[in-house]
Amino acid sequence: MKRDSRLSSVLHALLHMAEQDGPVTSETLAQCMNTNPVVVRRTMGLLREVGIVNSAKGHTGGWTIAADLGAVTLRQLHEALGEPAVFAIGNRNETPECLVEQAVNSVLDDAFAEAEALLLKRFETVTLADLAADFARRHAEWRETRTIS
Amino acid sequence: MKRDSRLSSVLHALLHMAEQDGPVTSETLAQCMNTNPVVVRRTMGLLREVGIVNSAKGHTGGWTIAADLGAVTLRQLHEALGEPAVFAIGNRNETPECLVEQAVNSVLDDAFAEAEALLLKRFETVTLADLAADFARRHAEWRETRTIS
DNA sequence: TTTTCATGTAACTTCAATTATTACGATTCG
DNA sequence: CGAATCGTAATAATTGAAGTTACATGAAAA
Repeated sequence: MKRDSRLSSVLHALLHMAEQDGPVTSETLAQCMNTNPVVVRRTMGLLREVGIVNSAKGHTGGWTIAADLGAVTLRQLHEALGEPAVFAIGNRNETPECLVEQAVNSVLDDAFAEAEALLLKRFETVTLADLAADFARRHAEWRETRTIS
Repeated sequence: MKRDSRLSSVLHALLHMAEQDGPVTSETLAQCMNTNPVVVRRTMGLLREVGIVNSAKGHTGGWTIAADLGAVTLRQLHEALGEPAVFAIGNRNETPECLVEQAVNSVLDDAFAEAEALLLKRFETVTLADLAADFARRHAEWRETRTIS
């Protein structure tokens, strides 16, 4: 199974946008993420639908952040992307007749639901502002290393 | 992404085997799981490597459980299957140069690691015996419903 | 107003991973 | 011996994300 990396992608894109004054084009974002402008538009379009970003056409067009960085959580982004399946492991048959399989599904579903709940709860506590701060810290550290050597 | 359903499969198979006296053939297990005997052999072979099941060739051959039901946890089965990736969501690039992406990966990795730890911990607490008991309860309930109606 | 740059989107292809299938060899019991 | 069964390699089908192509639409600049 190929893993869904859109959450990782949009976070990368949003933080780069946060560092820019004006709008950023799909082309620029695509280059910075080693991907394709159309993929960028498709994914960012989902964020636009919930008001996290804006897009403008034509000259001086591109993508801009439309919300407060501190108000956007990873959970919201996950939801904006359509709440894709979190797990790569699952039941063979979701609605089995077989009582044995029902028992198996029930136990596995419970365990997965619990883990997913924890993940989403964690996602709720992290905002874009937190990530931007984390990046700033890493950037400062990196500059220090450069100065020393 | 296609989800890995082998854990669900082997649990189904093991519980059916637990209900049988003699060995069960790959053909029988395959029918009961709507799959192919070769897939059964491939998957059950991984469990044999860690001593959870035995296999015998020739007439009267097939698969038997080699361990105490109460001593086999979901976690052991997960490990026997090679600890497949738990999540269908992941980072675009695991070892990025970009500091922005490093910050993003770090946060996501932490969240996923925490959720995976919870899942595996939960897997440790469930044994085949627990599942067999759960099935027995469902079976009794089902019989009761039949009697009433 | 015409040109150029950008998004919007449909349609299609590629890619990666699981699962299924085919084929044949090896072993064991009747 | 011969039928039943596992063992396994090689290959195909399937599935869903990601990438690509193509063209329409809209906005700013020249």
